[in-house]
Amino acid sequence: MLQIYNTLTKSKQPFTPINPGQIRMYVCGITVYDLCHIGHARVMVCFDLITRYLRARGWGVDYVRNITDVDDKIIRRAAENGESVDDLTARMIAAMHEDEAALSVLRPDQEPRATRHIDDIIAMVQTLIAKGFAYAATNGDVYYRVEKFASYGKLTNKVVEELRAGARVEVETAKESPLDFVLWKAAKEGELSWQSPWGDGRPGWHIECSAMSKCCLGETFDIHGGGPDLPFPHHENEIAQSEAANGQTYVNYWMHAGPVRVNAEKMSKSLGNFFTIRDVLKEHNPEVVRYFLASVHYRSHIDYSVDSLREAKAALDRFYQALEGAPAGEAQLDEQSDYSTRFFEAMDDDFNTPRAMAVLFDLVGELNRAKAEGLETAAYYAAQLRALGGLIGLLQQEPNAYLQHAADGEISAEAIEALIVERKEARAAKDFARSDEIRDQLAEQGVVLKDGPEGTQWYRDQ
RNA sequence: GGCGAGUUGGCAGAGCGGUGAUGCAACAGAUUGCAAAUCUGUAUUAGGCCGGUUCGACUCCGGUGCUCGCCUCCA
Repeated sequence: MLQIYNTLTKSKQPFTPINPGQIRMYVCGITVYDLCHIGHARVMVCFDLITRYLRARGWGVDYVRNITDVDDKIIRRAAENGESVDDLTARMIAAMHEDEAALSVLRPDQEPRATRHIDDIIAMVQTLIAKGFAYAATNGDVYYRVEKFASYGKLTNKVVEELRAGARVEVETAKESPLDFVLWKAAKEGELSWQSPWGDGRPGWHIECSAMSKCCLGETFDIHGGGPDLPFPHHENEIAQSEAANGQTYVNYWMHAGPVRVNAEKMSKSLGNFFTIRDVLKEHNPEVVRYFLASVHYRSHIDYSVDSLREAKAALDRFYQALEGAPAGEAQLDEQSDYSTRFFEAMDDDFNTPRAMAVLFDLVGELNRAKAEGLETAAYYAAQLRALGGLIGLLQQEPNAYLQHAADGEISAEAIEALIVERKEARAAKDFARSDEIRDQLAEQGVVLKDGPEGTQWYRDQ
């Protein structure tokens, strides 16, 4: 029985989709004004793992993740760059897709873009106005009337009175209440805008998700996910918009990934302590990064550092060292095995990947023992390891492709092979001094040699 | 200040009211020309602190310290 931790109820709950066997999931995606960083990668990988696992267990998943392709930051950045909003967002979307692909993140089934759903957005704002939950202000903006929505704050335990007391002094006086948030934003001169009943403008941030999720998945759906900074105000506001407009429950299960930290602080744009995915991938195998993100439960914070990535690499090396040289077989999953059972139990418990990983390591031990003793079961264990890893998008590379993966500026495979040939000749001549010299020389460049009965294997270890 | 999460062995990180995951590191042995990988074993290596419940608590309850997140654009 799958259990999911629901931010709304702050507890794990048995998961039951609205339509048996078919799950509808919406995840808040990226505002495409800059390159994605490791925090973004975490959300991508988290919901990719979840989607893959759910599908592997026989559920259908309709996975929607939006792209915010118009907002203040985008407009400002485009102006700074002297390029159009379209050019900027097209570049950033392409970059995001490259980053995702590198991390083995499968594309969502639908990636709706705000600018392609302006009509849906306007329609929802009109509904909210008609129902009294929104009003057009004198400045051309349209605002949501927060205090009209009785259960405002239910996701994050906010109390409207306290929010009002703590509200910052507003420069904007067109609002009835400082808590009100913008649904439709009047365009300034020369800004990208669309026509609307309230004049030229563009959507506010929160409304796009309400409108697009409704368009793609319907008025009520199963899972809504996002990053750690989204519950308030974004998701709170989405609930207010959608439930007021549609008159029914918006989402059954809310899921939020934990933050990526750097030196005990959240990695974020505003702190400037972020590492872009592509910068990290220059120095690390993408699967190491994926493994790193999966090695901690998705709701916990995870610390990004050189050391933690090194440790992730050491762990993943162990998997591929075990797989390397193992008899190749069909990676057909034995769903009845103890390993599968334990793996499923772990994943069914709110997607507990660290626990699932422990099962994979147990399999590594069995595989290594079987290999050492030349047992036929080695092929079976290797297949189970690959198959279970595959359920969460890991361990699908050829072992040597992984083990010999070169980071930028590292010695080439050809150069290594040449030195290995030279060393082989030296060893044949019992010139161990030269042999060790070559070993040391390669070691300095992060290349480790393994002499075995089949000859010399090598891998990179940095 | 309000709301929420966390606090486990050298580090990372799970589960569990009683049999001390898993990975990295360390140590010992096997193996190796030397290594690496691997295997076997080791630990007097844990459970912020103070109380309580219990035959027994890391695991439950109360208090308290500390850390972190959200409360403003941010995944």
